[in-house]
Formats: sequence, C-alpha cells, structure tokens
Amino acid sequence: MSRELAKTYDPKGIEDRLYQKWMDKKYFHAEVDHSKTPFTIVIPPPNITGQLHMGHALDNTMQDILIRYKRMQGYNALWQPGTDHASIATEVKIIEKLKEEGIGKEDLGRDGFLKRAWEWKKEYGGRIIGQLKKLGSSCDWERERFTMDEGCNRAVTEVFCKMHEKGWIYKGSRIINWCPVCNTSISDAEVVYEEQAGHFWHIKYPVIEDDGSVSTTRFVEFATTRPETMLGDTAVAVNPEDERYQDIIGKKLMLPFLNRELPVVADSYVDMEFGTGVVKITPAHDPNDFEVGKRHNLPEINVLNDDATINENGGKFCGMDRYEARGAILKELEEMGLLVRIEDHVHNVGTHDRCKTTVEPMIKQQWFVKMDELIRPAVEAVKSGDIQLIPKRMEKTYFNWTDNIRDWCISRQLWWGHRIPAYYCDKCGEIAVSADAPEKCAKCGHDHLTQDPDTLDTWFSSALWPFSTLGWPDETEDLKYFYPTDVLVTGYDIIFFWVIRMIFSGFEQMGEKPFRTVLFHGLVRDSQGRKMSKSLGNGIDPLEIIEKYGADALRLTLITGNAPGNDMRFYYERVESSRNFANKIWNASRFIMMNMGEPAEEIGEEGLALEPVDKWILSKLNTLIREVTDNMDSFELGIAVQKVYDFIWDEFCDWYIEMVKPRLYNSDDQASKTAALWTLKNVLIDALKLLHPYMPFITEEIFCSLQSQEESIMISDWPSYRQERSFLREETKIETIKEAVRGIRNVRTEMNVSPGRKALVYVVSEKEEIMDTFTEGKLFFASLAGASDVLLQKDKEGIAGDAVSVVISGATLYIPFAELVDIAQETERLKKEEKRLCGELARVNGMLGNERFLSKAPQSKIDEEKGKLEKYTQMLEQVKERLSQLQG
RNA sequence: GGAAGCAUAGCUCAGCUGGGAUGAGCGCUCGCCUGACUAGCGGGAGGCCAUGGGUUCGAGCCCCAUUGCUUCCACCA
Repeated sequence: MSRELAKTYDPKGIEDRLYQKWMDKKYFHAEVDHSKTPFTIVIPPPNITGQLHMGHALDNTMQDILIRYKRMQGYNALWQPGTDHASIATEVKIIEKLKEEGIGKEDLGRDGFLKRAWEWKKEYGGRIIGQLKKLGSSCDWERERFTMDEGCNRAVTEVFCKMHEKGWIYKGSRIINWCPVCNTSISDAEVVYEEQAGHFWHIKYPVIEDDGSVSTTRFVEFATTRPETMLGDTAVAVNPEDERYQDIIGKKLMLPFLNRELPVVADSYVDMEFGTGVVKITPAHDPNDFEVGKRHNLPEINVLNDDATINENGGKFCGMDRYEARGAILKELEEMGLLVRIEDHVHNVGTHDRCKTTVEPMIKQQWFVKMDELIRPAVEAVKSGDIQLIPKRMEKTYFNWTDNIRDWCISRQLWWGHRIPAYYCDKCGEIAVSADAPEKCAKCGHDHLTQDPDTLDTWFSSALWPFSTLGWPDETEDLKYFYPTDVLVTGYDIIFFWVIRMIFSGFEQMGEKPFRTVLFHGLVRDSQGRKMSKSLGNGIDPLEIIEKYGADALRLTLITGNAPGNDMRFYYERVESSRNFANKIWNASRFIMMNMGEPAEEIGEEGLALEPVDKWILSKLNTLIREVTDNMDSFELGIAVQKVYDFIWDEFCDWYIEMVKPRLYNSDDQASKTAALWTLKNVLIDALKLLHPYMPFITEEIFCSLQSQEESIMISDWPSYRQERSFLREETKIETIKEAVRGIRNVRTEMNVSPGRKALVYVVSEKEEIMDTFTEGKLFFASLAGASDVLLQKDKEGIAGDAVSVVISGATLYIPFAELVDIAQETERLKKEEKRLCGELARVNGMLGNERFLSKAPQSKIDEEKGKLEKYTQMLEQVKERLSQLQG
C-alpha cells in the first residue's frame, strides 16, 4: 500500500467516491428496530423547482450533523427526505416556460397542463436531491417522498374530509387577498407589505336632502387611496360620537356616476382623529369595510373582475384596468367639482410575495380552516415546554401569531396541487365532501356532479409532512416507532407558514406533537449583510463552493461563528480558513502515517510506556469529548466544533506533535516511540470522530487509510468520556512546560541566534516540579526564532536558581530567567501582575467575607473560591519575591 | 401602531443561568521555506464590552432610560 499522499488535501473525487460507498453500504437506511432507540428528523422538503441555495446548505448541514452524531451514538437514526410540489411556485414556472413556447395555460386545459407539470417534476424534481447529496446529507433516500405522491395525497384528502365533517373546514364568503396576475387567492401570510408613495384623494359626495333632491351645497368629504373602489361603495361611515356629523347620520348621500344612494352609518370603527373623520365603505373590497358592512347589513358589490379590470357593476368604467379606471374617475370627479384636493401620502401596499403584484382585496367564496380550537393544543405544547423552541425567544414570535390567528384560507385557484375533494351537484348545487367522487347527489339523486376546481394551499400538505411521510393515514410500524420525530431544523422565516401548522396538525391528526425540539437558524446573507436574492444577483452558489473548496469546508463555514437563530454573513475568507483546517488535519494525519510506516498491528493500551505528554493530550482529549458531547446535546453545534477545531490545531498539532517529534526521530527508546505512536493515532482517531458529523468526507478518508480494518467512521462509536483518562497532574505539568517554552520564545528574539543553527536549551531549576516537566526527555519544538532546531534538556551539572542554558553552535550559555528579559519590561509586567492579583484577592476576599454569598452560593462555588484564594496568595508572594530580586 | 433582536479588537462575530476579556476567524505587523503542512510556523500591536442611571460584595451579562441599526407582526380609510 502506498503511503505517498499529496501535500495538500484535495476533496475532488474523494467526496463523490465516499458518498457512493456510503450509499452502497446502505448506511443511511433505517428500519424499525425495537432493540434501538429511534432518532428522527424530517427534512423541510425543498421545492421541486428549487436549486440548492445557502439557506438549504445551512439547514441540511445542521440536520446532517445531528443525524450523524446520533447515529454514531447508537441511535437508530432516520433522516426522512422528500420534496414539495410547491403549487404556486411551480405553476408560475411552468406558465413562464409555456409562454416561451407561445402557449397559454388555458390552451392546454387542466389535464394537459398537469401532464406538463408532471413532466417538469420528472425533469427537475431530482435536481435538488442530487445537490443535497453533494453536500453529504445522509438521508435515507430509499424513503424519499413527495407531497403529491399517492400516500401524501391520501393523507391530504383524509384530513380535509375529517376536518370538514368536524366543521373545522368550511366554505364561506370572505374578503381574501386576490392576485390578479397569478389569478388566485392567497393567504394572509403570502402578502408582503411594501411602502409606496401614493396619494390621498379628498373627494366629496353630495347629500340627498329630505325632499329627495341632490344638494348642490351640502357635501360630505373624505379621503381615499383607492378612488376606483368608490364604484363599490354602499355606505359612508362616521364615528357615532363625532359631533361634526351628528346631523347627517341616517341621511343619504349620492354616489356619483352610478346614482346609488349611500346611507351614512355610525360605526365606532371610524377614527375621528384621522383625516376628515369620514370613511367610505366598500364591503366587497376592504376587510374592515366588510366587517362594517356586516354590522349594518350593507350590500356587497364586487366591481372587479379576476384580472383586476372593472366589471359590469362599474357602469361606464366597465372593462377598464383598475389603474386606468382610477385616472378616469379622478378626471371626471374633478370636472364635476367633487375632487377637493390631492395630498401626497406614503402608505403600505399589499403585494404578492411571489410576483410582487399589488393584491386586491376581494370578496370571494373560499375554503377556510377554522383556527380557534385547532390552535389550542399547539399553544399549550409550547407553553408547557412539551415542544422546545431554540432559541427560546422564538416563542414570542410564535405566540404573537397564535394569539392573533385568523381563519386560514386554503383554497387556491390553481391547477397544480391537491384538488379539493368537494363535489357540487349540477342540478341542485348540493355540496358533497368525500375522498371518492359520489355517484349521485345525496339530496336530489342527480347523477352528475362536478368537482371543485380549486386546489389546496401548498402548506396544507406540508403541515402533514411529519406523519404523512411515515405512512399516515395507515397505522404503520414506522409511524409507531419513529413518530413523534425528535428535531425539526428550519429557518425562522417559515415559523408561521409551516412550523405552527405542523404542530396543530400533529396534535389534531396524531394526538401527539410532531417533534420535540425546533432548532431555528437564521438567514445566510452576503458579505454586506444583504439578503441573497436573484434580483440583486448577490447569491452565492453552494455548489460552486463545494466544487472549489469541498463540502466539508462549506459545512464547517456555515456552522461556526454563529448563534442559533441569528443571521450570518457569508465570507469567502471564512471558507478558505475552513479549507485550510481540512488541510491541516490532512497533513497531521500524513505525518502520523509516515511515522507509522506500514500499517502496524494494533497495539493495546495496557503495557504502554505512556509519558506525561501522552497523558496530557489524552486527558485534554477526554475533557474535549465530554464538552463536545454536552454542547451537541444542547444543540450548540457551533461551539462544539469550535472546540474540536482548537483542540486539533492548537493542542494536538502545535504542541503535542511538536513535543513528540524527538521521540520519533531518535528511536533509541523503542517503548517511548511506541507509546507516542499509539497516542498520536488514537487521539487523532477520536478527534476525527468528534469532527465527523461536521466534516464527514475528510474524516472518513483519513479514518479509513489510518486503519485498514475499520470500514467506516460513520458507523463507528462516538467517543465517550473515561475517568481513567483524566490525568490532572500531567496536565498541570505540561501546561507549565508550555508556559516556560513560550517564555523562552519571547526572550529568544533578543538573543540573536543566527539562522539555520541548532540550539540546545538546558533547563536548570531547583524546583522539582519544573525539573520533572523538563525531564520528559528531549523536547523538540520548532522555530525558536532563528534557531532551526532547539532541544530542551535537563542540565546535568545544575545551577542554582531558575535558569535556562542555551547551546548555540557548540557553545553553552546558561541564562538565568531574570537575565533573559528586559528588566524594566519585566518589572512592569510583574507590577501589573501584582496589581491584578491584589484585585483578585480583594474580589475573592470580598466574596468569602460576604455572609449572603456564603449562605446562598453552592458549596462547590465556595470551595472553588477558597482554592483561588490560596492560589492567588501564593502567586502574589512569588511575584513579590521576583520583584524584589529584580529591584535588588 | 405593536413586538423582537443587535450594539464587544480594523472587519465579521463568539462569550452558557452575573464571578478573572490568555475570546475566535480574517485583516494588520515583525521574524521564519524548522524533515506533516507557506492552505504553514513563531512573536506582536489593536477593546473605558453603544450612552446615562440603578440593583449587587461584584455587571459585557440583570433592571430602567437614551441613541443608532436590523427584523417580524398589524395595517387606519
């Protein structure tokens, strides 16, 4: 076997090869196994129209980390994948494509259109799956689902029928948001408000006098931002308390153009302070007016067609576009002297989040889900902590929505989606809701019924995702075993669209929450903090990053330096730094393999001549294992990997490997060399395991070449904390050495060691502890400023006082510590230290002298402080002694 | 109008339930091609933790106010 490995790590080829291997071995696959505890995550299904973007990359990296971690811990880990039909997004795309071919949606007809849609799905639906694989996602692809597959369709129909029977799904006339371009109603959540500069048109209507004549002197003035809606006015309202208008309440006004009589009604909805205190009421085109209309029994007159042109109720303006009509109406009003003035006005205009068209509130027959009862268990679950939101502050956002919930408009005038299972009798109009088309009308017996043409909001099926993917409505073993799922990972931006709806659906259909924990992440923004968007052209393609730096580097970048739920900025520099880390591990492993020679037979831990350095790194590793595991259990993914990163780079590479080199190069002591090699290899392996969830590819690649018999790191055991590997004494010892070495390095710069020479540093000390640490043997460390090699050794002759002796080019120098430093500098440093220690002591004394602290603080804390008191007192004494030496 | 978040090194951010800012990456600077790694090694300079009060033995962290930025919700004609 060749040990020749490239000097730099190149993920190209390696990643694809390993992913294929994992697939072949079926490591991602999970089946019901009652001997193991399940751990389940359902993927937020990406749209079939979608391409992998940074948000997906982050979301799926987090899920993969959790899944791989739990899998290594021995859980039966299932990551359930699938895609979303994304009704409106897909339909819009297909229409666009048809447009290029010069075909309209209507030309194809419903069936023809759906055929095209399925072709689209077949062609593009798999694209994003392939991209998720590039990222390393360990989903169980054998279980891949689609929101419009047979099972999900059944789930949707079942839920619709059940809820309809319960009376929680109803059909009704309401003001809904209508998108004239997409030609469909949209839910409140899909409306985005945009601030736009507009106008306030002050208009007046003439009063109809008691004798029936239209007054030429008495008018009522009001202001509007949408003059064209006047065609649908059926009243004018004032506040009942408003003194100014008491005389006209109950009178009638004349609506220009249409000669409709408008009653003046009194309603407390009107704000006296705002504008003129008069509001025109258009029940068919404004949600508030609709309510007023209901209270006063006003007629609802719809003046718009679905394409936002004026309909036959608009008199002579019939056929005009809404904005064209606005101009025409204003012009005529002006000519009639009814336009009083025009004011500039900035207001918020509702637009459709998909196409940015200004939505038009319209009165329509739509299907709704009644929310008040349904939402209750969903509120309770979060309140009681049955479902945990991370970070916790997301609960406020959650309750803000649940507290103000309105009925959910679920019908869409689209073709691509789940068709509503409602059938209308052609003869008597009776509605029948059922999974299968009824043969005849239950009321009149007529045998011809027509299905509702509308489809359901795309989130209706997504809401069922955690259990529909596990087989619901059938009572499957999967469902019993894997449900409820454990964690849902998603962005905070779809908390209303999706998270809440899954929660209430889970409780309603399953009688149980869909997941225990929701882990939110923020948005990935560009380096200037802007949202990545197509229109700005500032999107960064994760696949390009993977291509250039590798999936591991991308994953590490996305997961570090960011707290849950916070937005993050994407920097290429950070990807480079991640890539550099991959390279660092690669080279550390290369170093170890070079020294191992041919893959050696496994050496047992017992009987090893472990030296203090070995015990030190093992002890450090042991602590790391405990901390990382704790962090991951509390979903602190970024913190966990940061610790692994620091351990590998600083402790393992920069210190341990350097300290162990002399033992490897001068192999006179075989037992010592063996111990070093064993430690190198085993520490590396455990570190790789801790890193594997984050950087699956490189860890696997190294793991496999490091030990030929183990087939994969991803099914190896997660390292566990071992008490017997906690070597506190050795830790202290090596930390002392590190401090000494750093100290020597600092003075070294002033020693003018000529480049390319070797230096030997002998350390002489009366203090047994320091002696011991240096007698670890020949400690090698690189780059003591100018010296190409430096060896630290115990001096055999011994010189009083703390000192180092340096051998440069054959000449030996014994340098007491105190002389190595600039006395003025050192004095200053020591004085600072003294001051700090005095401060510390004051602090500790303050605490220990405080009765409230002593009575309230836990005993461990008090002991800790007592320990510090002792330590600081000692240190202060030493500092004082050194100071007096320097000054003396 | 209501709500939430953020303000810590030049930049981007970590700092867990109040207990020493040896914070991290990048950048900058000085010295090094040292037998794993220049995608590297070693050193260094950068912070009255936004402002003003308060609670506490002790505040980056808790409370109040102020300023600036971001986001979400509601939408008043």
